[in-house]
Amino acid sequence: MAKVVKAEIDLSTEEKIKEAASKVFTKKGYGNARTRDIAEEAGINLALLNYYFRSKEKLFEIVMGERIQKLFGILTPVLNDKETTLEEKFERITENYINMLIEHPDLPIFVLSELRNDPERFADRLQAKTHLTQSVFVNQLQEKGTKIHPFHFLMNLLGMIIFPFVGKPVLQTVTGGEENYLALMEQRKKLIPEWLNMMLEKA
Amino acid sequence: MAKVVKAEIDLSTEEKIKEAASKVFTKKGYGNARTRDIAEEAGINLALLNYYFRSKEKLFEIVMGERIQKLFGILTPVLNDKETTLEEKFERITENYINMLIEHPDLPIFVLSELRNDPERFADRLQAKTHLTQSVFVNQLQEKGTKIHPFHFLMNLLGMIIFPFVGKPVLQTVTGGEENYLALMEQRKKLIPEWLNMMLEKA
DNA sequence: GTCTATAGCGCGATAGAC
DNA sequence: GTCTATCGCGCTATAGAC
Repeated sequence: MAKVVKAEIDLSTEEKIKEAASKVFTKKGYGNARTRDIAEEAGINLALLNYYFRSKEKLFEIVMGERIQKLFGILTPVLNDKETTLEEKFERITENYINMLIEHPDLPIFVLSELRNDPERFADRLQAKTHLTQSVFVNQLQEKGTKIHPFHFLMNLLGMIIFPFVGKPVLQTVTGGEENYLALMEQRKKLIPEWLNMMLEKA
Repeated sequence: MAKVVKAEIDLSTEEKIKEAASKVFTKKGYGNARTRDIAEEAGINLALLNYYFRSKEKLFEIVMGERIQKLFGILTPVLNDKETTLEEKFERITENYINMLIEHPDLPIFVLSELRNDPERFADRLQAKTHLTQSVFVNQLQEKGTKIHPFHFLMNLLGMIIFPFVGKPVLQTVTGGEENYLALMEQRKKLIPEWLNMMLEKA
């Protein structure tokens, strides 16, 4: 009777480790991150880390999966919304992404650099090809009759949104501090959709 | 007499190590790279690496400096050329960068991720702030009387050029292989300057 | 200058007490 | 489930022969 109640509100330890791992991996990358750092950050012992997750590698894969989901998960539902126009899609993606990236500024560089280290491993998890090539977004572009490949718009959209965060260490110095940098990012929420619409018209 | 001839055409060893290091560091990042890998790649012994460069750290800093130079060195001379118009600057930067990145596709992700790990260290080496804020390019933009901050154009320019290479692992899968991917990059050499000119006109 | 051999240490992982 | 203590590997760095 008594033993039935178990792992009910067990929001601790396992979740604490995952959060700590996420933090340390993001900051240092897989190679430079030490399991000892993660354990300390989580406020638990090193041995416990191997008790919950079998190894550093295993822990990393789990955390990594969630990060990838966060970075690309914003995209697909918006791209496949049949109710919105292209213009609205531009606005929503820009808004959502910039807000998310202001909160997690070094998410892209982490995901993209780890992705490069082992592209195969995450290929199926992304399923990017199907999500994009068969998306409502791509169809809507093709209906416009543009000669320019739909992916160019996607690259421009993501490039203009994400690159300023990837290059944050440099840009922040150039712009003169975090405050000015963030002000520019806020401006881009309105500017990027405008630029994309211009590209669309001329195409 | 015989011993005088020495280290004349000694383009070997030291240079071989640097090239090997560059390759291995780029592929694996600092933390995951092993000095043994570098030694093997250079076709020399492990001890020799510490003979020429004092340590892994020291070797990394030297290689890193050259990489940063490669990535940002393209920009400054073009941005400060008084003889060319804005339109010509767009064209030259796009052309030069895309050509260079086709040869060294994972240079940006390497530089940017290592830069993030230790931004202070490379701050003075870049001198990005002076190079950019006082550039001919920025002046030319301000003369146009645009209300949009000059850095937005710079971010768009670099974002549209560099991002597709940062995201290469994903994009290559999506586009269906290296060949298609490269074809898109070739197209962008002409498209990106056109888009930037549009932004300029409307601003 | 270039090698072999090894010192010295930090890491991930585990055994075993509680 | 959580801890302490420790193993054993693989790394950087160096000593010393040639």
